[in-house]
Amino acid sequence: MKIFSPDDENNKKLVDFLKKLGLNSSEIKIVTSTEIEFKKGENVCKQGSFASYIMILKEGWLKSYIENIHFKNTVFKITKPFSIIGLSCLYGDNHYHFGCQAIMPSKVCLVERAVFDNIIRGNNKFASEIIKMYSNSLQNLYDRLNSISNKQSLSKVCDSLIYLSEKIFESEIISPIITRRDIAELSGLATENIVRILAELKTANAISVDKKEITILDMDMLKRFSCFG
Amino acid sequence: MKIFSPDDENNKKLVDFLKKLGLNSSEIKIVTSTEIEFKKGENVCKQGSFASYIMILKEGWLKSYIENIHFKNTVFKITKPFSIIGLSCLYGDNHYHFGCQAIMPSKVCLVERAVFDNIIRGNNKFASEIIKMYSNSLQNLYDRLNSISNKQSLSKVCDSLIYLSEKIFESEIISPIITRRDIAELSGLATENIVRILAELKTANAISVDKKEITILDMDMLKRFSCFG
DNA sequence: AACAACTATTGATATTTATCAATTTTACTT
DNA sequence: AAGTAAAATTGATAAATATCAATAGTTGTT
Repeated sequence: MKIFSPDDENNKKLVDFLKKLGLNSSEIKIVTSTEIEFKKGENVCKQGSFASYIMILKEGWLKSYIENIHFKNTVFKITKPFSIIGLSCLYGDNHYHFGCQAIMPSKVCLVERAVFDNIIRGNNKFASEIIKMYSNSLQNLYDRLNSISNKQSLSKVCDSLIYLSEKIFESEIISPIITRRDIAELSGLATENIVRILAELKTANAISVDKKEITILDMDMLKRFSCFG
Repeated sequence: MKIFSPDDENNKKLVDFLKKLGLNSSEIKIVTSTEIEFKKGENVCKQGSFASYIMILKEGWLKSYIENIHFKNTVFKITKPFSIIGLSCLYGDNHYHFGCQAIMPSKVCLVERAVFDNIIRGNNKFASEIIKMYSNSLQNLYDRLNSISNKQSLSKVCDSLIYLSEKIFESEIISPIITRRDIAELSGLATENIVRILAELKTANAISVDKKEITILDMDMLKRFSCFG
Protein backbone atom coordinates (compact mmCIF):
# COMPACT_ATOMS: atom_id res chain seq x y z
CA MET A 1 0.00 0.00 0.00
CA LYS A 2 1.36 3.30 -1.08
CA ILE A 3 1.82 6.00 1.52
CA PHE A 4 1.36 9.57 0.29
CA SER A 5 3.70 12.24 1.61
CA PRO A 6 2.29 15.79 2.02
CA ASP A 7 4.06 16.59 -1.21
CA ASP A 8 2.25 13.82 -3.08
CA GLU A 9 -1.01 15.14 -1.70
CA ASN A 10 -0.10 18.56 -3.05
CA ASN A 11 0.86 17.20 -6.44
CA LYS A 12 -2.52 15.55 -6.66
CA LYS A 13 -4.33 18.79 -5.89
CA LEU A 14 -2.28 20.66 -8.46
CA VAL A 15 -3.10 18.07 -11.12
CA ASP A 16 -6.80 18.29 -10.21
CA PHE A 17 -6.67 22.07 -10.56
CA LEU A 18 -5.04 21.82 -13.98
CA LYS A 19 -7.48 19.15 -15.14
CA LYS A 20 -10.38 21.40 -14.23
CA LEU A 21 -8.82 24.05 -16.45
CA GLY A 22 -9.08 21.60 -19.33
CA LEU A 23 -5.49 20.45 -19.64
CA ASN A 24 -4.77 16.86 -20.65
CA SER A 25 -2.07 14.67 -19.10
CA SER A 26 0.68 15.60 -21.50
CA GLU A 27 -0.09 19.32 -21.14
CA ILE A 28 -0.06 18.94 -17.37
CA LYS A 29 3.31 17.25 -17.58
CA ILE A 30 4.64 20.16 -19.61
CA VAL A 31 3.46 22.95 -17.30
CA THR A 32 4.57 21.19 -14.11
CA SER A 33 7.99 20.09 -15.30
CA THR A 34 9.94 23.00 -13.83
CA GLU A 35 9.42 23.61 -10.14
CA ILE A 36 11.30 26.21 -8.11
CA GLU A 37 11.35 26.80 -4.36
CA PHE A 38 11.34 30.25 -2.82
CA LYS A 39 12.16 31.17 0.76
CA LYS A 40 10.04 33.60 2.71
CA GLY A 41 10.89 37.09 1.55
CA GLU A 42 12.44 36.00 -1.74
CA ASN A 43 11.48 37.65 -5.01
CA VAL A 44 9.49 35.45 -7.34
CA CYS A 45 9.61 38.09 -10.02
CA LYS A 46 11.01 41.56 -10.14
CA GLN A 47 9.09 44.53 -11.50
CA GLY A 48 10.65 45.75 -14.74
CA SER A 49 12.58 42.56 -15.48
CA PHE A 50 12.09 40.53 -18.64
CA ALA A 51 8.97 38.39 -18.36
CA SER A 52 10.05 34.90 -19.45
CA TYR A 53 7.62 32.81 -17.48
CA ILE A 54 4.02 32.33 -16.53
CA MET A 55 3.96 30.95 -12.98
CA ILE A 56 1.70 28.48 -11.20
CA LEU A 57 1.76 28.61 -7.42
CA LYS A 58 1.85 25.05 -6.12
CA GLU A 59 2.55 25.65 -2.47
CA GLY A 60 2.93 28.66 -0.17
CA TRP A 61 1.80 32.26 -0.36
CA LEU A 62 2.83 35.21 -2.49
CA LYS A 63 2.12 38.90 -2.61
CA SER A 64 2.07 40.86 -5.87
CA TYR A 65 2.76 44.55 -5.74
CA ILE A 66 3.71 47.72 -7.54
CA GLU A 67 7.05 49.14 -6.43
CA ASN A 68 7.72 52.81 -6.17
CA ILE A 69 10.96 54.66 -5.97
CA HIS A 70 11.17 54.89 -2.23
CA PHE A 71 10.59 51.19 -1.53
CA LYS A 72 6.99 51.72 -0.64
CA ASN A 73 5.01 48.98 -2.30
CA THR A 74 1.34 48.80 -3.17
CA VAL A 75 0.12 45.23 -2.86
CA PHE A 76 -2.78 44.44 -5.18
CA LYS A 77 -3.04 40.68 -4.70
CA ILE A 78 -2.30 37.93 -2.23
CA THR A 79 -1.93 34.61 -4.01
CA LYS A 80 -2.72 31.22 -2.53
CA PRO A 81 -1.94 27.78 -3.96
CA PHE A 82 -3.29 26.81 -7.35
CA SER A 83 -3.28 30.21 -8.92
CA ILE A 84 -1.60 31.47 -12.05
CA ILE A 85 0.64 34.53 -11.86
CA GLY A 86 1.86 36.71 -14.69
CA LEU A 87 -0.96 36.38 -17.21
CA SER A 88 -0.67 40.10 -17.88
CA CYS A 89 2.76 39.38 -19.37
CA LEU A 90 1.59 36.76 -21.82
CA TYR A 91 1.50 39.40 -24.54
CA GLY A 92 2.48 43.02 -24.51
CA ASP A 93 5.75 44.64 -23.71
CA ASN A 94 7.56 41.58 -22.32
CA HIS A 95 8.31 43.02 -18.92
CA TYR A 96 6.75 42.41 -15.55
CA HIS A 97 4.71 45.46 -14.56
CA PHE A 98 4.65 44.28 -10.96
CA GLY A 99 6.83 42.50 -8.44
CA CYS A 100 5.98 39.32 -6.61
CA GLN A 101 7.43 38.04 -3.36
CA ALA A 102 6.98 34.88 -1.30
CA ILE A 103 5.47 35.71 2.10
CA MET A 104 5.85 32.03 3.11
CA PRO A 105 8.13 29.29 1.79
CA SER A 106 6.67 28.51 -1.62
CA LYS A 107 6.91 26.24 -4.61
CA VAL A 108 6.21 27.63 -8.06
CA CYS A 109 5.99 25.94 -11.45
CA LEU A 110 7.54 28.02 -14.21
CA VAL A 111 6.12 27.75 -17.71
CA GLU A 112 7.80 29.48 -20.61
CA ARG A 113 5.55 32.09 -22.14
CA ALA A 114 5.71 30.58 -25.61
CA VAL A 115 4.83 27.15 -24.25
CA PHE A 116 1.88 28.54 -22.32
CA ASP A 117 0.74 30.48 -25.37
CA ASN A 118 0.90 27.34 -27.51
CA ILE A 119 -1.30 25.43 -25.13
CA ILE A 120 -3.85 28.23 -25.12
CA ARG A 121 -3.94 28.32 -28.91
CA GLY A 122 -4.49 24.59 -29.16
CA ASN A 123 -6.98 24.16 -26.33
CA ASN A 124 -10.25 26.09 -26.44
CA LYS A 125 -11.49 25.03 -23.04
CA PHE A 126 -8.23 26.13 -21.45
CA ALA A 127 -8.26 29.44 -23.36
CA SER A 128 -11.73 30.13 -22.07
CA GLU A 129 -10.70 29.35 -18.48
CA ILE A 130 -7.73 31.67 -18.84
CA ILE A 131 -10.03 34.41 -20.08
CA LYS A 132 -12.11 33.93 -16.92
CA MET A 133 -8.97 34.50 -14.89
CA TYR A 134 -8.25 37.68 -16.81
CA SER A 135 -11.78 38.90 -16.10
CA ASN A 136 -11.31 38.19 -12.41
CA SER A 137 -7.94 39.88 -12.30
CA LEU A 138 -9.38 43.00 -13.89
CA GLN A 139 -12.34 43.05 -11.52
CA ASN A 140 -9.99 42.67 -8.56
CA LEU A 141 -7.86 45.56 -9.81
CA TYR A 142 -10.91 47.78 -10.25
CA ASP A 143 -11.89 47.02 -6.68
CA ARG A 144 -8.38 47.78 -5.42
CA LEU A 145 -8.26 51.00 -7.42
CA ASN A 146 -11.61 51.97 -5.99
CA SER A 147 -10.38 51.43 -2.48
CA ILE A 148 -6.97 52.99 -2.80
CA SER A 149 -7.86 56.00 -4.88
CA ASN A 150 -11.07 57.26 -3.35
CA LYS A 151 -11.37 56.33 0.24
CA GLN A 152 -10.19 57.45 3.62
CA SER A 153 -7.89 55.34 5.71
CA LEU A 154 -10.51 53.60 7.85
CA SER A 155 -12.42 52.43 4.77
CA LYS A 156 -9.23 51.34 3.06
CA VAL A 157 -8.23 49.16 5.97
CA CYS A 158 -11.74 47.67 6.13
CA ASP A 159 -11.52 46.88 2.42
CA SER A 160 -8.22 45.11 2.95
CA LEU A 161 -9.60 43.06 5.82
CA ILE A 162 -12.71 42.13 3.84
CA TYR A 163 -10.55 41.15 0.87
CA LEU A 164 -8.29 38.96 3.01
CA SER A 165 -11.19 37.32 4.80
CA GLU A 166 -13.55 36.73 1.89
CA LYS A 167 -11.30 36.26 -1.09
CA ILE A 168 -8.08 34.87 0.35
CA PHE A 169 -8.53 32.98 3.59
CA GLU A 170 -12.26 32.29 3.19
CA SER A 171 -12.58 32.54 6.95
CA GLU A 172 -13.23 35.22 9.54
CA ILE A 173 -9.70 34.57 10.75
CA ILE A 174 -6.93 36.38 8.95
CA SER A 175 -3.82 34.25 9.22
CA PRO A 176 -0.84 35.69 11.11
CA ILE A 177 1.27 35.20 8.00
CA ILE A 178 -0.14 38.61 7.04
CA THR A 179 1.88 41.37 8.72
CA ARG A 180 0.81 44.89 9.59
CA ARG A 181 3.07 46.00 6.82
CA ASP A 182 1.28 43.74 4.33
CA ILE A 183 -2.02 45.31 5.32
CA ALA A 184 -0.45 48.74 4.99
CA GLU A 185 0.77 47.91 1.49
CA LEU A 186 -2.62 46.47 0.56
CA SER A 187 -4.32 49.62 1.80
CA GLY A 188 -1.83 52.09 0.41
CA LEU A 189 -1.11 53.53 3.86
CA ALA A 190 1.77 53.76 6.32
CA THR A 191 2.23 50.88 8.75
CA GLU A 192 1.80 53.19 11.74
CA ASN A 193 -1.69 54.09 10.57
CA ILE A 194 -2.68 50.45 10.27
CA VAL A 195 -1.77 49.89 13.90
CA ARG A 196 -3.89 52.83 14.98
CA ILE A 197 -6.86 51.87 12.82
CA LEU A 198 -6.77 48.22 13.92
CA ALA A 199 -6.84 49.49 17.51
CA GLU A 200 -9.93 51.58 16.68
CA LEU A 201 -11.65 48.61 15.02
CA LYS A 202 -10.85 46.51 18.07
CA THR A 203 -12.36 49.11 20.38
CA ALA A 204 -15.48 49.15 18.19
CA ASN A 205 -15.65 45.33 18.55
CA ALA A 206 -15.44 44.90 14.79
CA ILE A 207 -12.36 42.71 15.11
CA SER A 208 -10.34 40.96 17.77
CA VAL A 209 -6.58 40.80 17.69
CA ASP A 210 -4.41 38.05 19.14
CA LYS A 211 -0.84 38.99 18.39
CA LYS A 212 -0.69 38.90 14.61
CA GLU A 213 -3.92 36.95 14.10
CA ILE A 214 -6.93 39.12 13.35
CA THR A 215 -10.46 37.78 13.69
CA ILE A 216 -13.38 39.58 12.12
CA LEU A 217 -16.21 39.76 14.66
CA ASP A 218 -18.61 42.03 12.81
CA MET A 219 -18.32 41.86 9.04
CA ASP A 220 -21.40 44.07 8.62
CA MET A 221 -19.72 46.84 10.52
CA LEU A 222 -16.61 46.57 8.35
CA LYS A 223 -18.79 46.77 5.26
CA ARG A 224 -20.59 49.82 6.56
CA PHE A 225 -17.25 51.52 7.23
CA SER A 226 -16.06 50.45 3.78
CA CYS A 227 -19.08 51.98 2.07
CA PHE A 228 -19.00 55.14 4.10
CA GLY A 229 -15.92 56.13 2.14
CA MET B 1 -18.89 56.77 -58.84
CA LYS B 2 -19.80 56.26 -55.24
CA ILE B 3 -19.25 59.09 -52.81
CA PHE B 4 -18.36 58.10 -49.25
CA SER B 5 -19.86 60.06 -46.40
CA PRO B 6 -17.76 60.41 -43.22
CA ASP B 7 -19.94 57.71 -41.77
CA ASP B 8 -19.11 55.28 -44.59
CA GLU B 9 -15.45 56.02 -44.06
CA ASN B 10 -15.89 55.19 -40.41
CA ASN B 11 -17.73 51.97 -41.16
CA LYS B 12 -14.86 50.92 -43.36
CA LYS B 13 -12.32 51.54 -40.62
CA LEU B 14 -14.38 49.62 -38.11
CA VAL B 15 -14.61 46.65 -40.46
CA ASP B 16 -10.85 46.79 -41.03
CA PHE B 17 -10.28 46.79 -37.28
CA LEU B 18 -12.54 43.77 -36.81
CA LYS B 19 -10.95 41.90 -39.72
CA LYS B 20 -7.55 42.37 -38.15
CA LEU B 21 -8.91 40.76 -35.01
CA GLY B 22 -9.67 37.69 -37.09
CA LEU B 23 -13.44 38.05 -37.54
CA ASN B 24 -15.04 36.90 -40.79
CA SER B 25 -17.78 38.80 -42.62
CA SER B 26 -20.69 37.10 -40.91
CA GLU B 27 -19.13 37.59 -37.48
CA ILE B 28 -18.53 41.25 -38.31
CA LYS B 29 -22.16 41.59 -39.32
CA ILE B 30 -23.22 40.13 -35.98
CA VAL B 31 -21.10 42.37 -33.78
CA THR B 32 -21.93 45.57 -35.67
CA SER B 33 -25.66 45.01 -35.97
CA THR B 34 -26.68 47.10 -32.96
CA GLU B 35 -25.39 50.63 -32.91
CA ILE B 36 -26.27 53.21 -30.28
CA GLU B 37 -25.51 56.93 -30.15
CA PHE B 38 -24.51 58.72 -26.97
CA LYS B 39 -24.45 62.45 -26.37
CA LYS B 40 -21.58 64.12 -24.61
CA GLY B 41 -21.88 63.44 -20.91
CA GLU B 42 -24.21 60.47 -21.30
CA ASN B 43 -23.55 57.23 -19.47
CA VAL B 44 -22.53 54.37 -21.70
CA CYS B 45 -22.61 51.99 -18.77
CA LYS B 46 -23.28 52.44 -15.11
CA GLN B 47 -21.10 50.98 -12.39
CA GLY B 48 -22.95 48.24 -10.53
CA SER B 49 -25.58 47.65 -13.19
CA PHE B 50 -26.10 44.31 -14.90
CA ALA B 51 -23.49 43.75 -17.58
CA SER B 52 -25.42 42.64 -20.64
CA TYR B 53 -23.13 43.89 -23.38
CA ILE B 54 -19.60 44.03 -24.61
CA MET B 55 -19.16 47.35 -26.40
CA ILE B 56 -17.15 48.42 -29.42
CA LEU B 57 -16.47 52.13 -29.75
CA LYS B 58 -17.04 53.12 -33.38
CA GLU B 59 -16.92 56.88 -33.10
CA GLY B 60 -16.25 59.43 -30.38
CA TRP B 61 -14.47 59.31 -27.05
CA LEU B 62 -15.27 57.69 -23.72
CA LYS B 63 -13.85 57.73 -20.24
CA SER B 64 -14.02 54.72 -17.93
CA TYR B 65 -13.92 55.29 -14.22
CA ILE B 66 -14.53 54.00 -10.74
CA GLU B 67 -17.26 55.88 -8.89
CA ASN B 68 -17.11 56.58 -5.22
CA ILE B 69 -19.82 57.57 -2.85
CA HIS B 70 -19.30 61.29 -3.04
CA PHE B 71 -19.37 61.53 -6.83
CA LYS B 72 -15.62 61.74 -7.08
CA ASN B 73 -14.57 59.49 -9.93
CA THR B 74 -11.23 57.89 -10.65
CA VAL B 75 -10.71 57.63 -14.38
CA PHE B 76 -8.53 54.70 -15.39
CA LYS B 77 -8.93 54.80 -19.16
CA ILE B 78 -9.73 57.12 -22.02
CA THR B 79 -11.09 55.20 -24.98
CA LYS B 80 -10.73 56.18 -28.63
CA PRO B 81 -12.44 54.68 -31.65
CA PHE B 82 -11.99 51.00 -32.45
CA SER B 83 -11.59 49.77 -28.92
CA ILE B 84 -13.53 47.16 -27.01
CA ILE B 85 -15.04 48.07 -23.63
CA GLY B 86 -16.28 45.75 -20.93
CA LEU B 87 -14.13 42.67 -21.47
CA SER B 88 -13.77 42.38 -17.71
CA CYS B 89 -17.48 41.58 -17.59
CA LEU B 90 -17.35 38.73 -20.08
CA TYR B 91 -17.23 36.26 -17.20
CA GLY B 92 -17.44 36.78 -13.48
CA ASP B 93 -20.13 38.38 -11.42
CA ASN B 94 -22.23 39.86 -14.25
CA HIS B 95 -22.01 43.45 -13.12
CA TYR B 96 -20.00 46.37 -14.39
CA HIS B 97 -17.26 47.17 -11.89
CA PHE B 98 -16.78 50.57 -13.49
CA GLY B 99 -18.74 53.33 -15.14
CA CYS B 100 -18.25 54.69 -18.64
CA GLN B 101 -19.28 58.04 -20.02
CA ALA B 102 -19.11 59.70 -23.44
CA ILE B 103 -16.85 62.77 -23.33
CA MET B 104 -17.75 63.52 -26.96
CA PRO B 105 -20.78 62.48 -29.07
CA SER B 106 -20.14 58.79 -29.66
CA LYS B 107 -21.40 55.72 -31.48
CA VAL B 108 -21.07 52.35 -29.84
CA CYS B 109 -21.84 48.85 -31.11
CA LEU B 110 -23.42 46.67 -28.45
CA VAL B 111 -22.76 42.93 -28.55
CA GLU B 112 -24.57 40.60 -26.19
CA ARG B 113 -22.16 38.85 -23.88
CA ALA B 114 -23.28 35.38 -24.90
CA VAL B 115 -22.85 36.23 -28.57
CA PHE B 116 -19.38 37.61 -27.97
CA ASP B 117 -18.46 34.57 -25.91
CA ASN B 118 -19.65 32.26 -28.69
CA ILE B 119 -17.48 33.96 -31.25
CA ILE B 120 -14.45 33.68 -28.96
CA ARG B 121 -15.04 29.98 -28.45
CA GLY B 122 -15.31 29.31 -32.14
CA ASN B 123 -12.49 31.52 -33.37
CA ASN B 124 -8.99 30.91 -32.04
CA LYS B 125 -7.38 33.88 -33.73
CA PHE B 126 -9.99 36.20 -32.25
CA ALA B 127 -9.63 34.61 -28.80
CA SER B 128 -5.94 35.20 -28.93
CA GLU B 129 -6.42 38.86 -29.93
CA ILE B 130 -8.87 39.30 -27.08
CA ILE B 131 -6.32 37.85 -24.67
CA LYS B 132 -3.84 40.47 -25.90
CA MET B 133 -6.37 43.14 -25.03
CA TYR B 134 -6.77 41.68 -21.55
CA SER B 135 -3.00 41.76 -21.11
CA ASN B 136 -2.91 45.40 -22.16
CA SER B 137 -5.79 46.34 -19.89
CA LEU B 138 -4.06 44.74 -16.93
CA GLN B 139 -0.78 46.46 -17.73
CA ASN B 140 -2.56 49.79 -18.01
CA LEU B 141 -4.26 49.25 -14.66
CA TYR B 142 -0.95 48.38 -12.99
CA ASP B 143 0.49 51.61 -14.34
CA ARG B 144 -2.48 53.62 -13.12
CA LEU B 145 -2.33 51.98 -9.71
CA ASN B 146 1.35 52.76 -9.55
CA SER B 147 0.71 56.40 -10.28
CA ILE B 148 -2.32 56.92 -8.10
CA SER B 149 -1.25 54.98 -5.06
CA ASN B 150 2.36 55.93 -4.57
CA LYS B 151 3.10 59.31 -5.96
CA GLN B 152 2.80 62.95 -5.09
CA SER B 153 0.55 65.27 -7.01
CA LEU B 154 3.12 66.67 -9.45
CA SER B 155 4.17 63.17 -10.52
CA LYS B 156 0.57 62.04 -10.82
CA VAL B 157 -0.28 64.89 -13.15
CA CYS B 158 2.84 64.20 -15.23
CA ASP B 159 1.79 60.55 -15.50
CA SER B 160 -1.63 61.59 -16.73
CA LEU B 161 -0.19 63.94 -19.33
CA ILE B 162 2.27 61.28 -20.52
CA TYR B 163 -0.57 58.74 -20.73
CA LEU B 164 -2.76 61.09 -22.73
CA SER B 165 0.02 62.10 -25.07
CA GLU B 166 1.65 58.72 -25.71
CA LYS B 167 -1.18 56.25 -25.38
CA ILE B 168 -4.28 58.19 -26.35
CA PHE B 169 -3.62 61.08 -28.70
CA GLU B 170 -0.25 59.86 -29.98
CA SER B 171 0.82 63.48 -30.25
CA GLU B 172 2.46 66.10 -28.08
CA ILE B 173 -0.83 67.96 -28.25
CA ILE B 174 -3.48 66.93 -25.76
CA SER B 175 -6.84 67.64 -27.32
CA PRO B 176 -9.08 70.24 -25.66
CA ILE B 177 -11.80 67.60 -25.36
CA ILE B 178 -9.96 66.68 -22.15
CA THR B 179 -11.03 68.97 -19.32
CA ARG B 180 -9.14 69.92 -16.18
CA ARG B 181 -11.60 67.76 -14.33
CA ASP B 182 -10.80 64.76 -16.55
CA ILE B 183 -7.12 65.20 -15.73
CA ALA B 184 -8.02 65.50 -12.06
CA GLU B 185 -9.99 62.26 -12.21
CA LEU B 186 -7.20 60.53 -14.11
CA SER B 187 -4.70 61.67 -11.50
CA GLY B 188 -6.87 61.04 -8.47
CA LEU B 189 -6.66 64.68 -7.37
CA ALA B 190 -8.93 67.69 -6.95
CA THR B 191 -9.49 69.92 -9.97
CA GLU B 192 -8.06 72.94 -8.18
CA ASN B 193 -4.75 71.18 -7.76
CA ILE B 194 -4.57 70.36 -11.46
CA VAL B 195 -4.90 74.03 -12.30
CA ARG B 196 -2.08 74.92 -9.93
CA ILE B 197 0.20 72.11 -11.11
CA LEU B 198 -0.39 72.89 -14.79
CA ALA B 199 0.59 76.49 -14.01
CA GLU B 200 3.82 75.22 -12.42
CA LEU B 201 4.59 73.00 -15.40
CA LYS B 202 3.97 75.94 -17.71
CA THR B 203 6.36 78.12 -15.70
CA ALA B 204 8.95 75.33 -15.94
CA ASN B 205 8.44 75.30 -19.74
CA ALA B 206 7.48 71.65 -19.66
CA ILE B 207 4.15 72.40 -21.31
CA SER B 208 2.33 75.25 -23.00
CA VAL B 209 -1.34 75.93 -22.49
CA ASP B 210 -3.71 77.54 -24.98
CA LYS B 211 -7.10 77.63 -23.34
CA LYS B 212 -7.94 73.97 -22.92
CA GLU B 213 -5.32 72.63 -25.30
CA ILE B 214 -2.14 71.47 -23.63
CA THR B 215 1.06 70.96 -25.61
CA ILE B 216 3.94 68.99 -24.17
CA LEU B 217 7.16 70.89 -24.82
CA ASP B 218 9.57 68.81 -22.77
CA MET B 219 8.57 65.17 -22.42
CA ASP B 220 11.89 64.32 -20.75
CA MET B 221 11.17 66.78 -17.98
CA LEU B 222 7.71 65.27 -17.44
CA LYS B 223 9.28 61.83 -17.23
CA ARG B 224 11.85 63.00 -14.73
CA PHE B 225 9.09 64.49 -12.57
CA SER B 226 7.11 61.29 -12.95
CA CYS B 227 10.01 59.13 -11.77
CA PHE B 228 10.92 61.41 -8.94
CA GLY B 229 7.82 60.21 -7.13
C1' DA C 1 19.80 30.82 25.33
C1' DA C 2 21.65 34.98 23.46
C1' DC C 3 21.92 37.91 19.82
C1' DA C 4 20.48 40.40 15.80
C1' DA C 5 17.09 41.79 12.79
C1' DC C 6 12.77 42.71 11.85
C1' DT C 7 7.94 44.07 13.26
C1' DA C 8 4.71 46.47 16.10
C1' DT C 9 3.35 50.31 18.86
C1' DT C 10 2.78 55.11 20.61
C1' DG C 11 3.19 60.07 20.62
C1' DA C 12 4.49 64.44 18.49
C1' DT C 13 5.00 67.02 14.36
C1' DA C 14 5.27 68.22 9.45
C1' DT C 15 3.49 67.93 4.89
C1' DT C 16 0.38 67.28 1.55
C1' DT C 17 -3.81 67.68 -0.44
C1' DA C 18 -8.75 68.58 -0.09
C1' DT C 19 -12.20 71.77 0.75
C1' DC C 20 -14.47 76.13 0.73
C1' DA C 21 -15.53 80.60 -1.22
C1' DA C 22 -15.47 84.00 -4.61
C1' DT C 23 -14.61 85.36 -9.34
C1' DT C 24 -13.69 84.91 -14.17
C1' DT C 25 -13.92 82.54 -18.35
C1' DT C 26 -15.84 79.38 -21.59
C1' DA C 27 -19.41 76.48 -23.62
C1' DC C 28 -24.10 75.33 -24.59
C1' DT C 29 -29.00 76.21 -25.65
C1' DT C 30 -32.66 78.48 -27.63
C1' DA D 1 -26.66 86.87 -29.79
C1' DA D 2 -28.27 86.62 -25.03
C1' DG D 3 -28.63 84.16 -21.16
C1' DT D 4 -27.57 80.25 -18.39
C1' DA D 5 -24.89 76.48 -16.98
C1' DA D 6 -20.52 74.50 -16.53
C1' DA D 7 -15.51 74.82 -16.14
C1' DA D 8 -11.40 77.15 -14.76
C1' DT D 9 -8.89 79.95 -11.64
C1' DT D 10 -7.06 81.96 -7.26
C1' DG D 11 -6.48 82.47 -2.39
C1' DA D 12 -7.31 81.02 2.36
C1' DT D 13 -8.05 77.33 5.49
C1' DA D 14 -8.96 72.69 7.25
C1' DA D 15 -8.31 67.92 7.38
C1' DA D 16 -5.98 63.77 6.57
C1' DT D 17 -2.02 61.16 6.46
C1' DA D 18 2.96 60.61 6.40
C1' DT D 19 7.06 61.07 8.77
C1' DC D 20 10.13 60.96 12.61
C1' DA D 21 11.69 59.25 16.95
C1' DA D 22 11.81 56.24 20.62
C1' DT D 23 10.53 51.90 22.71
C1' DA D 24 8.76 47.29 23.10
C1' DG D 25 7.93 42.94 21.39
C1' DT D 26 8.68 38.90 18.19
C1' DT D 27 11.10 35.80 15.23
C1' DG D 28 14.78 33.37 13.45
C1' DT D 29 19.63 31.93 13.76
C1' DT D 30 23.67 30.19 15.56
